Amino acid sequence: MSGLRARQKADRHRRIIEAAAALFRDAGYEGAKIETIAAQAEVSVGTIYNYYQNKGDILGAIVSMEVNEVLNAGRGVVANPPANVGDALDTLLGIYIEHSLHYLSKEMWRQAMAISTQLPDSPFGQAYTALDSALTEQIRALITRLQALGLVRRDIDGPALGELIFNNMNMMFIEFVKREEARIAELRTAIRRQNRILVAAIGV
Amino acid sequence: MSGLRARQKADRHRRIIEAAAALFRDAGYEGAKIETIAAQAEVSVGTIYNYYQNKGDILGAIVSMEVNEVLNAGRGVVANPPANVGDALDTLLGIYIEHSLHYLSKEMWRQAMAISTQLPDSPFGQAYTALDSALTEQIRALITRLQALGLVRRDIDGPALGELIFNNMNMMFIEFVKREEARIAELRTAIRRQNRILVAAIGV
DNA sequence: TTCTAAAATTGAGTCAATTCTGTTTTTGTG
DNA sequence: CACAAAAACAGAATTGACTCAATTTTAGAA
Repeated sequence: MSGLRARQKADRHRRIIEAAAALFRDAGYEGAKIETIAAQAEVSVGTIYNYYQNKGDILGAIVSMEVNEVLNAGRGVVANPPANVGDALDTLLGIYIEHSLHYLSKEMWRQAMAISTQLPDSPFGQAYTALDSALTEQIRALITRLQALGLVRRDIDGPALGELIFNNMNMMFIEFVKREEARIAELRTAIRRQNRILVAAIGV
Repeated sequence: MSGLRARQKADRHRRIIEAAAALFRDAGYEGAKIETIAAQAEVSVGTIYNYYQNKGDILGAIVSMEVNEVLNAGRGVVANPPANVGDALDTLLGIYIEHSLHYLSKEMWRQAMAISTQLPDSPFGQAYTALDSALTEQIRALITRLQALGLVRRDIDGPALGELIFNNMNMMFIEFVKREEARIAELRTAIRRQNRILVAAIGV
């Protein structure tokens, strides 16, 4: 069943994503016209809508790649965390934050976040929620790991704590991408300061 | 200077907001056409754009009213908080959450949040950020109050804690409005569970 | 009251996302 | 190698937010 049709399909998907990614970077999300993406990818406008439900879903495909990379990078930290609760958290969240602007500009993040709240039931909306859940799970996994290592009290409510830490980081990140002049270093400092309160509370 | 012109202006503002609020409720934000809002308000499309920069700003005006009411209601709690850290927090956040769907449907919240991240520099984008800040400040004020009452340790980093609590609640609220079937009672329970960790850490 | 400049209103026109319908390409079968 | 059905494509048509040049209304001076 991997006939001509399937190959052409995969190829067109790739061409559309590549054209869109380039244009989003150059012209911004709003500035990138579907017509232009279509021309660049050498397909028609109608075809793009055959592959993606709407403009947001194209961006969504790009965002998903980015976040999956971050999740992968995070696995290493969970497997081998620094032997100190504060550093462990800082390292994991640091990976999320430092990677974040690798492929995606702040404007692209803003658009992606906006679409995911605007259309939570669209393919991308659901995917984005799933990605958030995966990040939350990874933070929870780190906490479980730290508990196993005897660095975090056993009687701490791990799931609730993981969600709390993720939610705070995520909200800080949203505010960060909303302000074009905001710097990553300051974002990390602010989150560290907030987490210090938690670290003090959960350490053995 | 409160001549005819000023009165007509105020009256048109009111008519536009009323027409929009009704339509947003009935047809949803996306479903409400500017043309229809204009007809209902008995002004032309152009006039609406003379009063508001874009469709989002009309929704913004409605959201601002709602949040300002919530801020007012919160003042009472800050002035006279329950004599127990957990209850004090729960009461204040409870007011925010319980009021939230008074005038605004979940869809309207989703749109408002989306617009505020999409266009952070538009009038509404800036207003929304200011409202978030005001809520954060109010939570911080509660913490300061509880510290003054000797219910919260003096050496706790109040500003960071207030932001942490607000960010977590806000993110939980965002997830809540994204799921049409989510219930307020469950949202509050989940937030209480998260805050329990903090309450344990900051109580005297 | 009459007139003029400033302020506000109007609605037809523009622009870009999305939809729709007819056409072309691919596939599998006889 | 035909051929019919299914899948995918193309691009013109639609839709709805937003703009703008022309017109109308108001304020205040003479």
